Formats: sequence, structure tokens, C-alpha cells
Amino acid sequence: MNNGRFAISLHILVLLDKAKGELLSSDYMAGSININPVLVRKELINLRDQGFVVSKEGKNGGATLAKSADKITLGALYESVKSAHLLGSHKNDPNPLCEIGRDINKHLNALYDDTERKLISQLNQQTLADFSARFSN
Amino acid sequence: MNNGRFAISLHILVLLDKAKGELLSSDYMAGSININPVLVRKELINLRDQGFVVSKEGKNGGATLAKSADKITLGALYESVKSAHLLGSHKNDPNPLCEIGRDINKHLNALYDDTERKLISQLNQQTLADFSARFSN
DNA sequence: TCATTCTGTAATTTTATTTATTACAGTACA
DNA sequence: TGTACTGTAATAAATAAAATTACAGAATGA
Repeated sequence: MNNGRFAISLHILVLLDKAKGELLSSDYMAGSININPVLVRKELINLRDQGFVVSKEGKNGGATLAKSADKITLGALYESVKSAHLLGSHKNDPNPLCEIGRDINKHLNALYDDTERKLISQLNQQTLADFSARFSN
Repeated sequence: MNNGRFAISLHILVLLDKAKGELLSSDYMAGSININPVLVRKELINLRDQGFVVSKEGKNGGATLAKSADKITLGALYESVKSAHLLGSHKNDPNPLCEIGRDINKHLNALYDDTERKLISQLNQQTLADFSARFSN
């Protein structure tokens, strides 16, 4: 996971948790995160696909949590936004004529998968409720 | 860690381990990794600064491991190449007028630091020797 | 000694990725 | 039926990563 999507999604979820069921608009949330509202809407679609939030179209629409904050683990959130490999490079196209180059991707992927699995189980020990509780208000 | 530096550095180290003390040139290693030799040389400088390799200038020069492969942990390698935060975004400049935005970086950083610490201790359980041994030759 | 083969390093260009912007259709409300 | 939203596509701008070019300096050995 190489981009700001984890931070954006977590920020969204904290805002929704603090809103206690009140619908928040993407424009409002974009103002808090200080990013473009379209990015918020895209993340909301992903969060909705994962079952974390529900959203309502039309006037007075917006988003709210779809489940209790203690049912959303940070590991699940991580998995929902990860795109590239944890440690992975963009391009990795080693020389197949070299004995090391030929096999390294297989071994790197095994290492990455193993490491990522442990990272996720680590993150799964914390929920959105835990994280949200760190905010004083 | 968001780029291919971990993969590149590990590839270099495996090549050097398999070379058993014979000096390898950056051009040769770049050919195996299939990247530009200048990138290899830059990584070698970092690896040398970390005490993992030694390099020799001039004709018949090149690089070799500075210490035994079982003394180089993958956690130390990870630390040597990490630049950005593990889960961190490029830009993260939330609105300080929002109570959540005002505090979120503090809490995100605590989460990132904690998670990264555990990732590194996980990676520290594996050495270059372990990884290199996965290659059949 | 001097051509050769390396490393070290800076500067620049190219490519890839991420983020922002613009635009607009569709939905729901009041 | 205007207004305030979401959903979504297309494009542009900004940023980051990688490649390229260039060359100085070091060590070798013919």
C-alpha cells in the first residue's frame, strides 16, 4: 500500500464515527481532510463496497457508518485499500537469463505475502473504535 | 517504504552472497536486475553506508559483502531503504480548524510507528542467508 | 605511462503514479 | 421544480521514480 488511501479512508471513518449517525457530505469531509471531494467520493464507494459505510444520494444525502466502529478492524481497512504490494516495486522485471533474476520474484512475493499477512493480523488487533477513541473529543 | 529499493537492494545482496566474495560490477548486477547501472551504484552506496557491502574503485573493482549473510537481517535492510512511512501518504495536510483534522496526524503517526516497529521485528527474524538459501543454486 | 575498466556523482530527461479539476447525469428532498 | 447531494468519467496538473547522459577520479596492467 503505497498511497494516501489508508489515511484518507481512516480519516473518513473517524469523521463518520464522531458524527454518530448524522450523514456527512463528501464536501464536508474533503474540507476536513483537505483534499478534493471527488477523491472522498471514490473512497466512499470503496468503503461502501466493503460494507463499512452506507451512503444516500440526493439532497441532505451523505454517508454514515454501516456497522459499529468496534466491528471495523484496521486490518480489514488496510486490505480494502491496498493496491500494490507492501514492499513491492512498481516495475520489477529481472533478467530471466540470470539464475538469481529468474527466481527472485517468486521468492520476493513469498516474502511480501508472508510479511503482509503478519502486518494485517497485527492491524486486526485494533478497531476503528480504538483509533477513534484516541481523539479527545 | 514505497518504492522498489527494498527489492533492488535485496537482489544486489543475493547476487553478492552467491558470488562468494568475488567482486561484482554494478553493470553486471544491473543486467540481472534489469535496471540502470546508476541506480545500482546509488543503492550500493547506501548499502555500504549501512556496512552491508564494501566496494572497490577502479579496474577490476566492484562490490562484495562486508559481513556474513547471516548477520544481515531483512529488518535492518528494510530500515536502511525506507524513506516514507509504511502506510503514509505523500501529502497529508488536514484542516487544522477541524477537530479531527487537527489531531489526526499525531494519531496516524503513532499508529504507523507502532506498526512499523512490529514489521521490522518481524523482518528481523529472517537474514539474507535465509533468503538467499531459497534459491536452488 | 597510459589506455582501460571500474566507481562516484551530478544534472537532466523520461516515465509512471497520484492527486486535482472539470463536467455533468441522476437522485432525493422540501 | 430548484437545490443539494452522490456517482462517475475524462482530463490536467503535480509529484515521484527511474532512466539516461556525462564526466571526474581510482586502480589495474600491458
